[in-house]
Amino acid sequence: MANMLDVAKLADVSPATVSRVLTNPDIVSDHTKDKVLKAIEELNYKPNVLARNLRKMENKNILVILPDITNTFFSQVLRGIDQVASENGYRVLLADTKDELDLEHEYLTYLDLKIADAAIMLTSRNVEAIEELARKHQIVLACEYIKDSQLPMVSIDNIKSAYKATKHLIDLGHQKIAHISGPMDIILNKDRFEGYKKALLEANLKFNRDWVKEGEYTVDSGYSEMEKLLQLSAPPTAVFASNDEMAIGAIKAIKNSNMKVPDDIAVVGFDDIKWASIYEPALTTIFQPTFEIGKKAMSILLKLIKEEKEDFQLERKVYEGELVVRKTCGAKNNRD
Amino acid sequence: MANMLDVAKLADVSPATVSRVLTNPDIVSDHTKDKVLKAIEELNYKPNVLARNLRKMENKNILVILPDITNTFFSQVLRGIDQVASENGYRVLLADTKDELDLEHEYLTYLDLKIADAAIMLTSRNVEAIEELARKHQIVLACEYIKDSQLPMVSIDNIKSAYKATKHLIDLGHQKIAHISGPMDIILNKDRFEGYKKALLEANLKFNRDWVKEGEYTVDSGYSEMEKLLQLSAPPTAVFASNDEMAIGAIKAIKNSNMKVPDDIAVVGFDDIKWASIYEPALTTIFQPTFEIGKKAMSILLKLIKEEKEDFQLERKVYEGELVVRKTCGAKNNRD
DNA sequence: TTGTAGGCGTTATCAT
DNA sequence: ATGATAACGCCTACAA
Repeated sequence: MANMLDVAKLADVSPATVSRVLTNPDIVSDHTKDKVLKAIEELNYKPNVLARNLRKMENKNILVILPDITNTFFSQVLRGIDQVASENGYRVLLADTKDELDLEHEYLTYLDLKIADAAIMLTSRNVEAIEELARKHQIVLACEYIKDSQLPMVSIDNIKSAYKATKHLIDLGHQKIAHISGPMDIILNKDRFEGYKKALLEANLKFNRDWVKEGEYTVDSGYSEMEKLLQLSAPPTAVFASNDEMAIGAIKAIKNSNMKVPDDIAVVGFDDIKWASIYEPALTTIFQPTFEIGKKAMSILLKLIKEEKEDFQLERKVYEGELVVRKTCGAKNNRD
Repeated sequence: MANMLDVAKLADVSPATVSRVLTNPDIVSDHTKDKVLKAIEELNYKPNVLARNLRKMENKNILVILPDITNTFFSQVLRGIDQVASENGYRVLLADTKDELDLEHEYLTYLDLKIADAAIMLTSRNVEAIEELARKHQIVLACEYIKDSQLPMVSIDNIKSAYKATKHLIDLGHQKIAHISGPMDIILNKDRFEGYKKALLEANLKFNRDWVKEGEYTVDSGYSEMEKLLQLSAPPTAVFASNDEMAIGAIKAIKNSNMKVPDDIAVVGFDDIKWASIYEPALTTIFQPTFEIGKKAMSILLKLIKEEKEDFQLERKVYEGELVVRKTCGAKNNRD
């Protein structure tokens, strides 16, 4: 395969000029540019990105570390990242941790190895490792974040959103509201739990520890946690689940007990994944602007890369989660 | 950041030896190895992959071109690819075409530019471009394939699978079976249509052009095509859809017409995506071994990379699609 | 506007 | 078993 020197010879110019035609055409005279372009064409020359990478000490790859590529929630974020990345000549290097801590750790080493120029983390469990790395590399956290950290971050206000979800149930007249949380080692779920409690407190409803169950983000876990809730001597009349999968699992458990949603028990989810509106009954849930989050995360990352700036405290964006009312919540009359 | 020369100096050896310790430790004596390792440790040296890439003229990136990252069907394939890739020191460079032909084309240029070493195509519309590229690069087609092409390929037998799906409906007593196809410019959908016709023919059922509608793979398109089917003077009693999304859209349309699935109309989907079993009624569909397909595609690609072989005609694998019977098909009594 | 030349950090070849 | 040296192909001062 022809290289730059071959092109230079054929066009009777120096390699430097060929390089200029490729990366900075404006500073080359039209005449030489034509010659070079012709030679490029004739030799079917393609620049060798590997060489360019070494020379420029960058490879335009953005590492995106995410916990589960199977989750459509993340694929929307990915789309947002990808869009802004492409527009700016960057590419996405996919790193699916499958929720394995070790993998997250391994992917993180890509930065030092220069396998990627910078990273967006959609999961962030290795807190110390990330903070350490962020001193030398550009890293943006999205969706998930690190408590008490000043790292650049994009997410929604989980506390407030969970509050909204719970408040919605309270406004509908529910007094016995359960919560199926996600794994509590993830800060998001702590926040959502907190928002739930806050709404309860504000409405002077008693907080019942029995009504809080910890699930694993899956339909199955939503199902089994709901089953436990139903077996309580005083079962709840409404449930707020920390994600849509678990909410749907809960609905299935309710149906399976010959009860109806929303007539007997109301359910609210979280995330508004694609299938939340397709499932029947269509799920009332909290919409996260996933595409926007992805775009914003990548935009911030670009800014960091360009400016090499240290004071990224300001590079944070918190969106509002929006309550999307569909069919899984009904009014509760006060008979019981 | 320290480089190999720094390490060499500190350890008092040549750079070549440091390189050997890193890539071929066995041929270095224990004593020198220790020295080098200690120096690496002390300097916190990390090899520069950019330099290695140039020198070896490869970057261990596998380009995976897929039509829609939002589709969980593909994310399972991705997982399979990723697993085998990781095990062999390769990484996945994600290329989501969003079904845009231009983007597919652009991503394909990555091969010549050496942005990726080889590619797996989960979509293949640019037929000539791909065949052309495959002469110089290693490319494996997965799921989708190219008609009359000898390129390495992994997929299921779509004709046979569609035949199975349709046959299932016939065996249940259905005689008026409609088909909602996917976009007909995709060979998969032609195949599935063919399997459908074959089953009809074999059972001496008449093929009715009015009962075949072309959808766009989405829930919404399944819904609207089904609505058209329901408005027919002689509506079908069963529908075979070319993917699960459309099947679910069809079910929604049926429900919306105050009819029941499977009592009034039976539905079969295709793919067995995650949500096929979660949706209610749980969808009867064709299971594709997506994870296996991904693994196999990557395995074949590795073989091609290693052997640089030309005769990849043999590198093809066709899996069986499996009918998964759930709740959307019922027996049709012969009253009507 | 264009050319010259050095070097990015590694690995492979050839000696020793 | 180890060292010296020459690439890999490109970009970018600096010089002309």
